[in-house]
Amino acid sequence: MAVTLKEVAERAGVSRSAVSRTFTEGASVSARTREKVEKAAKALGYQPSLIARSLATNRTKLIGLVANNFQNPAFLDVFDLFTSELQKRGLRPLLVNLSGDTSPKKFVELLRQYSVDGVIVATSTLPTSFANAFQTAGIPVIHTFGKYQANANVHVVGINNEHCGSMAARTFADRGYRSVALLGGPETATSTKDRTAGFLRTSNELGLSVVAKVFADNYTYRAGREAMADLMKTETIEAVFCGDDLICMGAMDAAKAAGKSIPQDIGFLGFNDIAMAGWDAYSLTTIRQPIRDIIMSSVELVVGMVENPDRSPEIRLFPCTVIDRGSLRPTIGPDS
Amino acid sequence: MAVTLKEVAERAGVSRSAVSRTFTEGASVSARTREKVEKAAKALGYQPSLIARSLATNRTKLIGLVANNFQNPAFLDVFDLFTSELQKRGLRPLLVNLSGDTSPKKFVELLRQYSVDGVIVATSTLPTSFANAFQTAGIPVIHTFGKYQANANVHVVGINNEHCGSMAARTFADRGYRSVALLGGPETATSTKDRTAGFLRTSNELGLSVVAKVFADNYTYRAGREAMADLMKTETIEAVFCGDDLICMGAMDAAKAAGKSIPQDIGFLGFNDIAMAGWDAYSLTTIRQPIRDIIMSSVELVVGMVENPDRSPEIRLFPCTVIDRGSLRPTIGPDS
DNA sequence: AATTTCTTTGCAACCGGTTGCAATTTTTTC
DNA sequence: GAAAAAATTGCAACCGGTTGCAAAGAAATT
Repeated sequence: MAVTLKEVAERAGVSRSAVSRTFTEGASVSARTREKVEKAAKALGYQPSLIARSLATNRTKLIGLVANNFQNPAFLDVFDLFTSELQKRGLRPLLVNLSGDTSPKKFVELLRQYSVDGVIVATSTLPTSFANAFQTAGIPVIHTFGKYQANANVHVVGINNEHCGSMAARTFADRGYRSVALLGGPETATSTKDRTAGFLRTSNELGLSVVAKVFADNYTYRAGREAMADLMKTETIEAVFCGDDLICMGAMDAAKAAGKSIPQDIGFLGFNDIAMAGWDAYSLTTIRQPIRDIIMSSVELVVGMVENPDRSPEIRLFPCTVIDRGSLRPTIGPDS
Repeated sequence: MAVTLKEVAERAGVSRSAVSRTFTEGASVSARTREKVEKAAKALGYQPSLIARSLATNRTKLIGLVANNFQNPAFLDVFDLFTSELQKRGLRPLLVNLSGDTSPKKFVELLRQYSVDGVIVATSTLPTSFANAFQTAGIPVIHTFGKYQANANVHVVGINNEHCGSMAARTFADRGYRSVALLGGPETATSTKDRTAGFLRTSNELGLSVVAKVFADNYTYRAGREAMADLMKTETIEAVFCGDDLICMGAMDAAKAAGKSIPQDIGFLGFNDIAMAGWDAYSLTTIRQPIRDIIMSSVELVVGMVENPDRSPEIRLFPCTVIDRGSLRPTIGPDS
């Protein structure tokens, strides 16, 4: 069906090697030969088969992209950036949907079968051991949104969650909140644990009291709503730090439904800065995770890994920033 | 590096064919041989290379998934369903991000190089000719969310947009609206054109007057907001039919910002039924597109195409339904 | 013009599987 | 227990490229 090297070679009156070389970067071919080959290739509509090339070169230019959160709008950005960034470099993403699975075994096998050149594990809810399994299997891997660990043996690109939790507490303190609550994401997620730790530590340091602590069991509006219902049993909460914008919006709606106004009666601080956070209906003050930087850096790193697999593991953390909108009361000036 | 067939064969004391056959569905191997091979394979950690297999069988089990709308939450469902549905069948999605490009040439070449078994073009904004280009190149293709055409030569799975537009007009009429407006998606999209046609035709038939007609230039909240500002110059609008929920939410916020209340002062009817439509802040009455059915059917069809490429082009249209929430006033009873 | 050096070219082996075919082994039949 | 039928096995060619190597050709040097 498809046109092959051999046919092009015959038509151009050269050897198969010559054809191969005209299509390989930096190979040695004379201008005359190249011209003949290109003409023949064009005439025949020849496209080199990447499959065959992969077999010979042991490189597929396929990068696995494994994710387990296909319902959060934050992942729209992730997919968009990943695909276009890989595309720019002539690579292709092979999408893997974990959908609930937490054991890497099956997926390591799968990606090995496809001989992907590298894998990006984009999730904040899985332990480091997950990404590690790819490493062990000899597949270059980056754990994007992963946990920062001093003794890491896997590349990690993301943020310092502990620090972000701390930042949330400081933000509350700056605005004069004293009695605050935490509405975290799934409790087992490393990101949740770290943020919680940072939040509690700094709250303590700054004299805030964390009067309630609840965890949503997934990153959804509904989970946020339900968790907030729980939280409202505690009367004294002045502000809530949420583990995710989606959860936060659910929580805000629960508060509104209970007759509270935001930020007068209760303040909310989100996490991620998804597009909806900027919508009038929520106008959510939130901690922005620099997804673009994280993705670009991850892609760059995975490409680097493919070229030099023995590169020693790097941790790349990007700073988060508070995006001020309307769900928290304003900062207290120095003279008030 | 990786373990190969040959090594397994040697360890098991059989021929390479025998090993190959133990790993091929329905091939003829005795229980004794199979056992020996499996033991050797396990010991060595053997994984057959799909690349090599692809070269020999001319099947890659790769399905291209091309999309150009990575910012709409509706696509979260699309990606989720596509990936998990393919996964179930032992296939893999190769994601392609059109990001603005509208010429198929580059992408046909790309997907041919990867020898994908089939392609799903998931977009409502590109002409039929786009999907057609794959067909012409000999790649089985499904145009998901594509335009229904009587003389189609490409499989199409989606909805009847003309009919949906009509449904919108009928919905307005049922609730006693008389003076209505259209806030469409991108004007060049076939889906927009068809819905507009249906909406205008039925409005006319039912005696509604369409007092304004505007098109957002992309499927975003912002575009909806801006378009609504335009629309509000027309004083007499009682209800707006939007080409997309995201656009609709932007429009609703523009209306609210202008002091209108929904649905008392103005009604809104969305399209798609994304998750946010159900959120309290919007409580959007919208026309639901059965994305799950559409995706499942597309996958099933593309698999069918791979097995029998000469299958004649099918059109599969699924019905849309109005999801009643709070952005339109209630239906007028027969006796009021 | 002869020698040396640098490029270009084709040959042939290889990447890791599959598969038609003929030979061999096993099972069934009488 | 022999003949016929069915199942299993290995050989070898093939899928469509790449690449090390040696031979051939072109360019540079003396």
